Amino acid sequence: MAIQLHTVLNTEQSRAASLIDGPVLIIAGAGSGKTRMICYRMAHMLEMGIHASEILALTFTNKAAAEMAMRVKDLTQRPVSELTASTFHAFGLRILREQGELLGYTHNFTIYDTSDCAALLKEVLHEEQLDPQAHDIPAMLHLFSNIKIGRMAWPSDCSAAIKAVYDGYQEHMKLYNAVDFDDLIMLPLRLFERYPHVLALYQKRYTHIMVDEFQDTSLEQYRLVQQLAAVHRNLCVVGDDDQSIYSWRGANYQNIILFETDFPERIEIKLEQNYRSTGTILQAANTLILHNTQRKEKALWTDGHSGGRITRLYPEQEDDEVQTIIKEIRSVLYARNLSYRSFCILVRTNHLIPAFENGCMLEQIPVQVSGGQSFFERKEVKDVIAYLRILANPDDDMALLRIINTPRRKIGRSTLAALRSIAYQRHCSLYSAIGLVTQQTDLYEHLRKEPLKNLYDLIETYRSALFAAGRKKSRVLRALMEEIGYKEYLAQEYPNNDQAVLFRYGSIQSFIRLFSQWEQDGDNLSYSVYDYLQRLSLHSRDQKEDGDPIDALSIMTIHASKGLEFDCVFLAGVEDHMIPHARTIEENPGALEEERRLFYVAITRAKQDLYISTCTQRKRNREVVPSVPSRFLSEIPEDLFQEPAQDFQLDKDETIAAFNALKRRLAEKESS
DNA sequence: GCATGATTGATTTTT
DNA sequence: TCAATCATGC
Repeated sequence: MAIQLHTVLNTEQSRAASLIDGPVLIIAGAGSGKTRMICYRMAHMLEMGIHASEILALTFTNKAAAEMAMRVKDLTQRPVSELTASTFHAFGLRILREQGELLGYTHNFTIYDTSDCAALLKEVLHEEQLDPQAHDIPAMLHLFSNIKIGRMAWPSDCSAAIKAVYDGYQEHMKLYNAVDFDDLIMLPLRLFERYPHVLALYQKRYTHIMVDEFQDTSLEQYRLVQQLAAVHRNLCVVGDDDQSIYSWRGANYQNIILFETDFPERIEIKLEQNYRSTGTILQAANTLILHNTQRKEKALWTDGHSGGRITRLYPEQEDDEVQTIIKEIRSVLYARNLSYRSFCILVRTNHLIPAFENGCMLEQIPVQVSGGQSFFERKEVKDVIAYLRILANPDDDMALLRIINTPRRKIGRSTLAALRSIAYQRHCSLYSAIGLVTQQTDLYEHLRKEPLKNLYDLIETYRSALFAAGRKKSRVLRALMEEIGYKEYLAQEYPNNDQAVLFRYGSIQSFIRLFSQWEQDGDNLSYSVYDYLQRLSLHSRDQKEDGDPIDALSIMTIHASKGLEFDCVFLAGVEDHMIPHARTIEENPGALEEERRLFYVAITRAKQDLYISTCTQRKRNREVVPSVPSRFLSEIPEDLFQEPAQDFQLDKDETIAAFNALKRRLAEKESS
């Protein structure tokens, strides 16, 4: 059955969805039904006879990509396994898997995440006789990233030593057969540049390309799609310059201008009608964003209600803020008969999250936290992953360093130093150095070879076992964890804390279970360890694996909330050093506009009610200092705000109403 | 030479 | 609050 676009979409949306040939630029404001439109557009393409394998849809997060594929499937009632809906990084990975050998990468390459890169950088600093503590590692990584991607030239005051560190870093990556996130974009670009036939292959394969969240693409990401679309010119980009919040990661909303130059025949469509929020919330968002100077003109409007005012809360301190917000959520929940999933607490920085998480746990409120420390970032989980990594790619030094003495196997500082210097001289990985040391009986006699040999044999044994295991690799991993006595190691690390030991070993078991589920999944045509590990490094910060929707209150950073919506949104910590973030604007005063966009994104997540909480004082570096409200609040008209109700006591009628609502909910639960 | 316990220092956002 | 580093003991 054909989809009648104009019956399900508004005029602009329908126009955007039906223009499938030629370049199209869609400026889509927050809550303008952008995702819906994109999905209809893809469904329309399929109906027009374009094959799913010819469509490439790129987005920013794995979650968004997965959702897109699912919605298209629902709309068309067809399988979408051949549709490519992925993040830029996952797409880059795919190209590299298919063609990376041309650049000298073997199929078992490892993807280094930020913490791996930081660890490597420290290693290289040591190697170059520099003190890692004297250097700002994240800042250096950021600089290296800019250099690598060609966004920046070396600053004139940059020492030769730093440049040597950069070279060392690059050399090590190649030696380990490892790539970082930048490489996932840059290496495909290099492939296209050096091997025009490879570019032609992909140009032919993907005849229709769409990019969502275009304002968050980097220059390099744009170049990637621009090249792919250069011949057929069927490129549709969708974005909102007001929601560009990733410039620190290279996002450049001026790509919109580049697109306009590269595709002068483009058609431009603006989606400004908002289907999400009340008039009050939109008015707040519109007036706030007007303070930014560089933007495409647009204003959100709604034909719905103006809704209630924005409530401001003034708790005294963090713990007070947690209590105040939880109390408010409870009372709104019962008064309005909502469920927890209608609520969201948004914060600027990750470290505010645990306080809310714990507070909710104590109050028995189910929570869903994204951001913060994820399952895959727990120490013990990283340890198992490191074991798996070293089996997959023994040259992965960062993985080896993680497990070389975990559990303790009497390989200490001086042995390690010796190994490092051998690896350095021989231009080989640490693992090769270990192999060398253990095999040369007459050399390196001052080293304690026994533990090294044991480790080397262990890895070799399990390596061959792993590759002989087919779809039963998780058993090999489980056996390995048992053989090395990881549980005993935990017991030793956390003496007289059995709970911690159980909890942490539980994580290990959960991880092995996840791995096992993945490899047994019949839909997985490729079930190699490399696939799993590479997937893991791109997905690790995502939501939990199983998608059963639980009714829980969401807690997350503003960045993580992009694209989501909630009935009631609580913005916590809206203070002048948090948002705008003091350190951010100190480093780069121009970032003020981005902080404002961030606040704009936060406000526009709310459908019905918006609460803004500002503590009067906050703990900073163990000292309690007074906090003042964010300057952005003064950019929103006063009359859109209301002060909180005098106290949170419900009056008699409200109490009865709440009680009845509760009864109703219980009855509903019973019957379902 | 390695393991262990004490001290210190540090916190923006994420693929 | 937690992790990485340092100094000391075995």
